Amino acid sequence: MVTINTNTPVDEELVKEKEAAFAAFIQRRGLKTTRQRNTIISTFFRMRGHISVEELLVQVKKANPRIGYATVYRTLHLLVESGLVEERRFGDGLARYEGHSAVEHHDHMICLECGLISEFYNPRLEALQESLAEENNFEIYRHRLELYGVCKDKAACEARKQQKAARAQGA
Amino acid sequence: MVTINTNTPVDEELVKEKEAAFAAFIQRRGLKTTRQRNTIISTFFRMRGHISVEELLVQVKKANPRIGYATVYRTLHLLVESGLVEERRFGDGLARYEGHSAVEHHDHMICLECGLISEFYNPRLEALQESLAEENNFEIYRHRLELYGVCKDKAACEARKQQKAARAQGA
DNA sequence: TGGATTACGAAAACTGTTTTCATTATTGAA
DNA sequence: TTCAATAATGAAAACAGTTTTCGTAATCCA
Repeated sequence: MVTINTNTPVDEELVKEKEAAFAAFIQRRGLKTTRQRNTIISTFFRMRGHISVEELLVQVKKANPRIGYATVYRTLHLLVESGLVEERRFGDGLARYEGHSAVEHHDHMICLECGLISEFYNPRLEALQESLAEENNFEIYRHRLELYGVCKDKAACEARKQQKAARAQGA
Repeated sequence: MVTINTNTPVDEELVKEKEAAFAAFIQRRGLKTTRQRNTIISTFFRMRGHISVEELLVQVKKANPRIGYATVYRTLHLLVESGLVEERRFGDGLARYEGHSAVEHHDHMICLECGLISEFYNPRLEALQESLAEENNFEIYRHRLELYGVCKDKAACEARKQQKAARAQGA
């Protein structure tokens, strides 16, 4: 299994590339480059993990408090349309957006205690799915696999939980 | 792979069993048996597939037009709490409920053309997931796997699509 | 630099779901 | 049975997350 490390610092090179790709998309579509969109995407691409609109808005407001959530929503839709970002839903009712990923496709493990979302990729799993689809006369475009459970490392899990509670307190 | 057949008629015996199980649950909880709840659950258990609140309400209203959606929502929650029904979300924003299933756990294949939702189960897939979780020091409580794509049998797929369109027209 | 066009922000609208509240039904005990 | 006590109902309001509207402001190309 490939477990995807999400604790390394964000690669500035890659961010710049993504920003350029988005700028190209905007141009191709005949849309306009705006200060707000730039703020939103550069904030987004420098954040890690599975980001909710709320979380993004908080960061964006630090750079420019006048930016409203309508613009954040609109920009996220554009990011999704551009193919640079994926929208995901993990059943808590809110959309989460994901931009940086070491590998293209991956699945998720979600800890129900501390909320940690780990990414992983396994070719055997992919192959097995393909063969099942084949058997069923079905052609897969995409799939979603989520494992819900708990971390076995209780100490680390508890620490994350505390940290999360503290952050919620502060907000 | 086990592909689960969802075209066989609903087994009356099984429905009666589920109704009895729900009645027992109601009693155990100290809740009351009502005409509305009986209508809703017996309608639900006689429907097949992955039923949305809307779809259920339509059927329920045929038996008793005075039943409102608040009661349908409330009853579905009770069904979920009783363990007789599972709630699922396939990303179109609405909850779907599933009561009858030949096997306990199963995964889904969803056709993006005709909307067909097929259920399947494969022990190798389950085992592989367990081993991946093990590797990652994670304990799985439950999981969700959904394959999105299209039916390879274009004729059957198209027929279902037509049928669906006709039904939407009629409603 | 002008003028067409697109984007913005605030607020209203929307969707699916949950809650409230006054009224009605069910229940177990007398 | 009848009587409270309690739970359930239905209509409407509230709710959360998201999308749309609308008047104003910014962008961009000629």
